[in-house]
Amino acid sequence: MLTQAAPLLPSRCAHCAVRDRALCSALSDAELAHLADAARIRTLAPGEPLLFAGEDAPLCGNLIDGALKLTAHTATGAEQTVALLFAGDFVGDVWAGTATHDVTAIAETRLCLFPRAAFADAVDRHPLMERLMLKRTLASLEEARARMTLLARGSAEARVASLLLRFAPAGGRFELPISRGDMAAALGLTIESVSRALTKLRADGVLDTSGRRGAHVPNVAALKARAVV
Amino acid sequence: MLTQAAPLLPSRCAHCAVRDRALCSALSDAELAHLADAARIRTLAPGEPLLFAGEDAPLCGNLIDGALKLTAHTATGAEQTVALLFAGDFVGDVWAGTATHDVTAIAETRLCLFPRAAFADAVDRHPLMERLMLKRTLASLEEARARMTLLARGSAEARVASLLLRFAPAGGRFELPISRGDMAAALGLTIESVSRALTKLRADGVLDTSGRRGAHVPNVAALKARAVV
DNA sequence: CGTCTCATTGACACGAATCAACCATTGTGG
DNA sequence: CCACAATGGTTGATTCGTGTCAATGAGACG
Repeated sequence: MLTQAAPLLPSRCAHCAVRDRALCSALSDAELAHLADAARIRTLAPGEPLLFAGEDAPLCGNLIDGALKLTAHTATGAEQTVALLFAGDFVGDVWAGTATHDVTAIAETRLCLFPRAAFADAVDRHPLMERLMLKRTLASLEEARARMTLLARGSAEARVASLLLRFAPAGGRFELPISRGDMAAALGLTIESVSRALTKLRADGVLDTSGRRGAHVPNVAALKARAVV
Repeated sequence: MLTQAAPLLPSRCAHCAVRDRALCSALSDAELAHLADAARIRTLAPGEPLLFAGEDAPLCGNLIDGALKLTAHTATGAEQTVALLFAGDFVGDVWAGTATHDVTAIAETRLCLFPRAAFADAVDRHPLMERLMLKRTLASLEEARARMTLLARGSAEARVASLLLRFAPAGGRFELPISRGDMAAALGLTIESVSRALTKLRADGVLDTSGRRGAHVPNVAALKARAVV
């Protein structure tokens, strides 16, 4: 058997925080080394856009840390967030030519980006990666459908409680990663309604807030009870 | 080269109305013949359930004709339809052990069902089929996200108009496949709100209705204008 | 310290849910 | 064949929640 020198895995991959969570986790070190040639790390500041809906989207990739929002715009100009992405999530359209949504950072965010063609090639060559992508997409679909129910039926309070649980599933003290306006856009509410819902949760002892971003959930169960539709 | 007698494609596959639209379209006749051994045709009456959320779901398959709804139930007992499936659509969870939603026929419906394991096996063996499944799932995800915006922001009239467009994308005369109650469940509204929205569309000349199920859209453009959020 | 942005609070309007009555269609048994 | 319930749909009156408009308050930053 002819041994071939395996390309060396770059250290940025070996030490990558999401090596075992992103789509790359379906690849062996040797396989990843090949794809890694095409990768480029990019950092986004909060509010900085990555892609615009309708424009050509030559890139896709994995979220290393931070958070992104995918947004659509209604005919009346209102912004609706259709998904939030966090560390390990995949962003971009591998086969579609143009981006289907605006993609914007909502926190200091690091991404590992690939040219679409390079990533499509990797998916073609690695069935395990394609399978993982399929399962992730199915999970995203489930999540979208759950959110659909929340948005179609849930009260303002339930929507806000549900979002808080996404930020701090275990409760305790944490930072709100996004502004009231972003929360409103994600929940299909107005800033005022979000603010009132937070005030009510605070009044009911389910939530503590300090300043704009500080938050504390003393009792997760109570918050979960508020999140039910 | 050793030729091997290809299994014969059953005529129910050769003449299948969705042979070129369902996931099977990724398979050659010979490949399909193998999978077809495991297939079983089943007919559902309107209102008849196929799967229940949380229960073991040993089946999956393709919709030949008719229509299914996928529904979730809120804690308060309200039903929310999260997806409508039509001819050619795939139903069921290939890898998940239990159904994630209730699946119910909303019209006389024919299905081509497979044991989950048999279908999973076919996906394993046929990369083209897996790729098609991935692309379909991505499309479903887009659809779910679009619906999310509609449900989060759209008025009752916009929601109803949007649903009518799904039933008759080109306008003209057609039959409403589902009851007011089903429409309400799909749109996150009450029956009364659906009825009032239909009445308003009728009053505005965008829609004609006759009896419970008869409908006529004389001007699609006008209806589309009402469907915008 | 002043200004700018973001968040909160209040007053009011509007739209959908709710509660309730009525109407239309379908189906059943006398 | 008709009387009569049963089901599904429409319409009306009212309530409740969220949007809207407007004013005020609180941090962040120069």
